Amino acid sequence: MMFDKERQATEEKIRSYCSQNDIPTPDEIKWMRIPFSGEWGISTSFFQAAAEEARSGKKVVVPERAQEIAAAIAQQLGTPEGFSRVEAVKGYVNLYFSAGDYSRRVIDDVLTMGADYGRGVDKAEQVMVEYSQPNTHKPIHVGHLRNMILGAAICNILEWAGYDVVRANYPGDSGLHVIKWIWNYQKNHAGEEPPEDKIRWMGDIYVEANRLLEENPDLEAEMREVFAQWEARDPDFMALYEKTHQWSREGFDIAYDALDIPFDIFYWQSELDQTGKDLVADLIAKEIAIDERPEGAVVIHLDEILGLEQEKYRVMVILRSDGTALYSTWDLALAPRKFSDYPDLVRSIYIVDVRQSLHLQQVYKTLEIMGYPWTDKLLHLPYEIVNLPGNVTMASREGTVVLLEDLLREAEQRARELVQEKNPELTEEQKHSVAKAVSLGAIKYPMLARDNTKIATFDWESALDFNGQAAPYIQYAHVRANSILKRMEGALPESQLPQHDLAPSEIELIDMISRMPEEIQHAADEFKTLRITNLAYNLARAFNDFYKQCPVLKAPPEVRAGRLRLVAAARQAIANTLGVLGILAPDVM
RNA sequence: GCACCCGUAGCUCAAUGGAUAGAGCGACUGACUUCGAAUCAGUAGGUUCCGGGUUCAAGUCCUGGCGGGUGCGCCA
Repeated sequence: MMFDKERQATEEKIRSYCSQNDIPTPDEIKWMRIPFSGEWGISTSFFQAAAEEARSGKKVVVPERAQEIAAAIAQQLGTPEGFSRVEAVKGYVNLYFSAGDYSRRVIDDVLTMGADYGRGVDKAEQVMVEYSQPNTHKPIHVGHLRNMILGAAICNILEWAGYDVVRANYPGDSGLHVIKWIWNYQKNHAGEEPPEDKIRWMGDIYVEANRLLEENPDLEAEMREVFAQWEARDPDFMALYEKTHQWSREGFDIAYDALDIPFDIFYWQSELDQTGKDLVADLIAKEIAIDERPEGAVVIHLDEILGLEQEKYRVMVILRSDGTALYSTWDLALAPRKFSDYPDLVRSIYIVDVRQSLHLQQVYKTLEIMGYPWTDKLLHLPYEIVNLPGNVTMASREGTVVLLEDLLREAEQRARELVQEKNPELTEEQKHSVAKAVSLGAIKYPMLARDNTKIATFDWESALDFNGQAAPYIQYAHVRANSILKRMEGALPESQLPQHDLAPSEIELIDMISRMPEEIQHAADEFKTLRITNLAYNLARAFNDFYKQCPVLKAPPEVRAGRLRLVAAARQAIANTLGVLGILAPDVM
């Protein structure tokens, strides 16, 4: 936070006044921003001190006493260096920054740091974030969007906050869904090559496989036999597996490329098959797991091992009765792998659907029982699912999905029509890139602008609605700021103290700009993208208000210079904030 | 049965335990010879699901209900 020095000096004065006057002082003086003012500053309250006095037997009415203390302290503080005035209101002491100094400091800071404004100091700590666990042989659909977009944004936030971030992908390229797909392909589509619309075609084969199995349960045994081909690494099977695997990877690339989602490392589930089985053998040897084969599976009775009376972790199956691996086998193997690849991780974050909470708790607990030293660094960051209207869950098995490419195409087309309508004189090239930036932003923003614990509903109407609290609104503010700077003749004026009384809308805008660094840190601490989407929107709104209220280019020269710098700072802050969210800030639209 | 999540304006959602609970959408009324109207200003809309408790202070924490969702031995 800015004004650290001044704040600390003030804290010292408060402490010494309190101890001299026998007023209880808290361990930590809590500062907040002053609400409801056209000015800005910080405040702290004295309710705790007053309450403590009341508890110790003094006859005081807490709110009144708090105000009394606040008034005395305000009196004592006078007007400290860096502040314009001090007041005591309703138990709070409010310290108002001197507007000129403050605004100059904020604006200079932004313009000096440029594209790095908002970044925290290097924490020299490494964290891994695992996100986007796409399954091969299934289509990527809108239900997967939240995970990808959330994961990428969390990574950005952590990176901006000063962490060294490892972005990990964990694709599911083994398991029953793969077997089902290949079984159906061999049986009903042998030799077929994918058409142009590869993703949809692969999805259809998967849906068909599930339908056939449902219609005729006798086929189950036949399908399971394909599992044996996988277990035996049968050459013909493996060749087909490789080929179809490649088709899926091409689909992933298209999606990641379109959404601009980056990764540092891919942990393929199939590569964990053997280590997973070895680990299971080890668990059996250590008598943590019970081998109930061939009648049953290999299981761990977690509650029993932990001596819990009430059921909590329940029973985890770690190997099927036929000896094949399942998700818990691979997940158990993956966690140690991450720490052997990156021994310095201070945190290993899993961005995974809330419905897998129990499963992940079981995995973490099992690893803890095994005695790994890093299990306290494992963190499941759950998020709620994206449903279709009527609370219908998207399931690729049933084909109740909106394919990602359909959404991207529709959104871009709609954005394209809007650009054409709003700004027909742009070049084709520009229209194309604007439509892309706007449509992607419109898709990403709502995914990040709601709490992870809240279920999202996908419907076409709101997905294609670019009005209101949405990315295009923020992008438009950036365009307006850019437009002013484009018309500015000559270079940006030098830093100066404001030569005029700042208007309320200027103050509000500077305030919003100044919040970016602390919001990044908070967002990183809480893993909340919502903080950044709120900031981005509030920044844009403050800018739009300023834009309306305050002429820049036509303002008198001394005012104009300061406002031009403010516009430049606002443009930078908006662009950086959108950047953290993975949303582009176009210059025109 | 056990566990987790949600409940705030007509709808979708905000609000580090702090001062007056805020936005968007929808509805209604206004503003483009003015730096770009994908904008702005205004009006209407609230027992923060209900009951207890903790606290100087509760939408926020604890507890008991109610309503909705999810998970719970071989899908991932």
